[in-house]
Amino acid sequence: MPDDAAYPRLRVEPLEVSIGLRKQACDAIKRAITEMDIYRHPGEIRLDERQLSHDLGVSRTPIREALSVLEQEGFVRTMPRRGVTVVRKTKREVVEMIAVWAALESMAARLAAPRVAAAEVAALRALVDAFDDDPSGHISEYSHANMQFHKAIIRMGGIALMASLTENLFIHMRAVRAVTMTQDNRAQRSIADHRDIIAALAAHDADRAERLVREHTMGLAAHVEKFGDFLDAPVLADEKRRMDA
Amino acid sequence: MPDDAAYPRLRVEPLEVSIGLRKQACDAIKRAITEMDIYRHPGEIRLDERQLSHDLGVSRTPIREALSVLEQEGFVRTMPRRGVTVVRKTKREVVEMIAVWAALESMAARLAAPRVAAAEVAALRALVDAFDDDPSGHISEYSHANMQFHKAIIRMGGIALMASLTENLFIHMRAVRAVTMTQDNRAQRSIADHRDIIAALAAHDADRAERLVREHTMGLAAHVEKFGDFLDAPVLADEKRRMDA
DNA sequence: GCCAGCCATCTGGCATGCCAGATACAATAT
DNA sequence: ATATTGTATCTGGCATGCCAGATGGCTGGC
Repeated sequence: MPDDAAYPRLRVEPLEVSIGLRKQACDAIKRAITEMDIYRHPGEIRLDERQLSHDLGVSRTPIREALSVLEQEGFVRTMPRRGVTVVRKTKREVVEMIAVWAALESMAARLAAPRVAAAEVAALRALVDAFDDDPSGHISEYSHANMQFHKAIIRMGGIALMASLTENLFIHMRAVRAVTMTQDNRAQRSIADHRDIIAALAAHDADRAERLVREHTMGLAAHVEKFGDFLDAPVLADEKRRMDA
Repeated sequence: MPDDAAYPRLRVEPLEVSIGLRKQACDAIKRAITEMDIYRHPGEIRLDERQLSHDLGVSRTPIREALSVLEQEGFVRTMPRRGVTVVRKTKREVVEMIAVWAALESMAARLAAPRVAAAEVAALRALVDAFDDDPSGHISEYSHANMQFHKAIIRMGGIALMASLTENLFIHMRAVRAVTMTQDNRAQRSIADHRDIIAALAAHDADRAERLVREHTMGLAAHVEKFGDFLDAPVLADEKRRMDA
């Protein structure tokens, strides 16, 4: 088995054997859920195994497994013999997600501070400098850059598990962010906070970086706590009837 | 529909319709994995859908769904057409889990400190006073009480999401804890740390409680980083052969 | 007109069967 | 004897079918 053979060998990837229908279905459904602004939709959003299996062109089995995964990730909820519905996070749940996020990212910042490289600082700065103190009108782009900023800090912490844990948290909050961002000049204040965080990281000040990240994110939690009632509000005809029963 | 009827009504639960074979299978397999000390076992531990379905007396479908859940929770790993195996966490992964745990519990301590009740402090004290500075010989019981202590702090933080996230982390570390606990007098030092943490909580000192919890848990992380090589060690015949290929 | 009870139908849970990828072993050629 | 290749078999992926619980509308009795 000469790996340094005289004649060249084709360099091919191990090839991903179609990646499995389960994961494909899972991704497809997750994207569909993410793209639909679930907090605008009034009634409960139901998913039908048979419908999905027909639309995606596969049998019910991979669909069921995909839904099972999505249920664990908190995107859907299945009531036995009653159907599968897209979950709408309550205000309470959103606040909790933000608190968890704050805990993880602040720890990541603490771990990153002592050994952050100049290039990483520059990358962070680029993310905030792109919006020169005026993110109004570019809310969508800024929201994306904002997420990239926080993801970058978590990555810099060096704990891969944090990245995978926060992945779904960010997806869940996508819809929430879009709303809160426009309220109370949060976007502009956010930029100022980010600059402070970058400064603390550049100075390798772990305590300060940790505190700033925590206060910044917990500030969002407090904001949602105050103004996030729209999350619980959409108790409309269909759901109200069920609550009365 | 008089809900204040004169004659008393039986107060019965909505009844869990057999809880579903999927969850039952999931719990059964998870418990089996947890109870087996996977780090003592040398070779890779394989699970066979058909074998499990026969042993548990159900068909393969609920087994597959259960395994799918367990895979997401990080207990097993399934290689397409190659089989399902129990995962053995690497040292790196264990250290990361501890770091995440530290992040969450320290945040929980911070949130709990300002509003912790005397009764809760007493409950914590009871957990550490049960082992009067001498946990030697009661390692198993102390390990359990230790876990209860940390779970209690997380619960006191009031973020339910933290409790559910750390649930699986603690299960994963069960086997690791049993080993590290006996090394380096960690158990006794642990008790001292716990007393300090309780004092900080009782004094409603959020900053101090946060720091003590974080340093205590990150200390475990550092310890595993130093002495946890046994986690990666068991690369035996079967796996070695595969690595060479 | 109203309400209870019945039934058509919808929906997910589970069982089963087939298929293709992967592996191990043996047979064969060199 | 060794390397290669053919094959039996193991294992998970997927499709399909049946079943029971849940729902909602319809009908008959009051």
